[in-house]
Amino acid sequence: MAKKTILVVDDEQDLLDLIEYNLKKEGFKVLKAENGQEGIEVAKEHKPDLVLLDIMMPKMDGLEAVEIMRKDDDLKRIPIIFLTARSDENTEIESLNKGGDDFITKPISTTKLVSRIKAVMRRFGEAGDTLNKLEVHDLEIDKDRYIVKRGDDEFQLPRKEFELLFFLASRRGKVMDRQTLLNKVWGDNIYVVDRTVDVHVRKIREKLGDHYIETVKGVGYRFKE
Amino acid sequence: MAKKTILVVDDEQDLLDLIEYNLKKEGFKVLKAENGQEGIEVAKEHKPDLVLLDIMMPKMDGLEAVEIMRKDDDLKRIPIIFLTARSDENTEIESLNKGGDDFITKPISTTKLVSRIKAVMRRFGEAGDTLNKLEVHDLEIDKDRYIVKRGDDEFQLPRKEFELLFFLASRRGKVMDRQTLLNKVWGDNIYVVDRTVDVHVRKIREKLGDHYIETVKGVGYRFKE
DNA sequence: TAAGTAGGTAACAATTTCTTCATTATACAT
DNA sequence: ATGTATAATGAAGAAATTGTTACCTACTTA
Repeated sequence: MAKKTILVVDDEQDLLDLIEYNLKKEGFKVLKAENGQEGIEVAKEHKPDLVLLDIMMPKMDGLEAVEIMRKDDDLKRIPIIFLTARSDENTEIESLNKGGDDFITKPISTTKLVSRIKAVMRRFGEAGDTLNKLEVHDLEIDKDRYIVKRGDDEFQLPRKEFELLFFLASRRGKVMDRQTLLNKVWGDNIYVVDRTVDVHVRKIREKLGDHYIETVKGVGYRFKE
Repeated sequence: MAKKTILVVDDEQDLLDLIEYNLKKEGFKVLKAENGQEGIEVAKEHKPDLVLLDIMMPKMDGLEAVEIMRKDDDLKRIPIIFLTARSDENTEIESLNKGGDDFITKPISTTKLVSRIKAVMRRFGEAGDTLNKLEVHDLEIDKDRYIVKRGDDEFQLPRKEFELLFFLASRRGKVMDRQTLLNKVWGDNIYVVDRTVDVHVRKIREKLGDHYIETVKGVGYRFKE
């Protein structure tokens, strides 16, 4: 599965760095922001998979930020874990009612933080609004079944071909360069020659016809709009 | 759907009553127990659909109770949500690792409690564990009797083989990877090599023919649509 | 206790998939 | 139109994955 992105919002720079260090070590991608307002901007731009949100911050505090996020269609389904120094019951209840998904009091142990994050992600992940079925042109690309259908024909593509097709198709119209494709489909620390992508594209075309994936010379490939 | 039963295990009588009140209001049937040992007895007798389990309790604490439940064939697939007091960090981590399906820290808002319960149930419910008799293709897979029929032929598969077949068949078409199969069929914190799945698949194919379970290389297995 | 059953592991053979590389074709700029 | 960079193609070998068999252990039953 692709690397999960976590946005950490806290005004204490030191804590921010510490958390970043630990989360990266666990294989997460980390974004940072120093107050609620900035946090929301970053969230809007990058759509993280989870937000760690400090409650007490200058400019815009965590509770306000949540309220805004929960009203935003793009952000309202992102899970939020609160961080706070106060271990004060009222705040806790309040924050959970406002729509937080969990609550952690500082000081924070790394292990605890990570297990909480994983637990919350699992909770959301399985409720799942991950899109596993694409319908584009006359194709139906079903990731649950690892099958591509066109009318009554079914194509069983090998894994890499399927995943490449799925990735391109889920970003219809957008040109993806080879390196990006390798990173997203093959994985981040894999080393293969980027021409490998060409070969897989060719195989997909061989099976499905060459009118789905377009070549953009000098740039990469694109799934036809 | 029939009324779902929830077993609540906690040594604080007040909290027990409060939770009972709220869950009943939501239409659940509620069972109560005051310690782990009692909890397990009740669970064995009534097979609840979900267990809410306090971690700190006299006699037998929640962690012990889970370990026992996860080893009991009748109980190991019942979802468990832990209740923990905020103060106790270490047990929290431990509980996640022991294979709870969620955890909730006290105090918690009622709404949150109910929505978590529903979420976990949905997660497990989708599995179609309610249905005990599947008819797929020319097979009739009967979980009450652990027997597979095809026409007049009856096949008596060993337990694991049967459960694997049943699980795959109840998710017809969907590719399941080995790890998921192990988690769902063998149990959450069982340690076996994932290739074990292959061997069981082979045995099933040997008995029923190899046109039911399909291999998706690099991904997992799938029951033929 | 022996024999039988079930479940798990390990080894290696069989197969499929992936990657690379050399060659040929194509698009694009000048 | 021509040269150059880039992509398509074909084919071989490497790598990865699965199938298959044999064997081990634990447990049950005669």
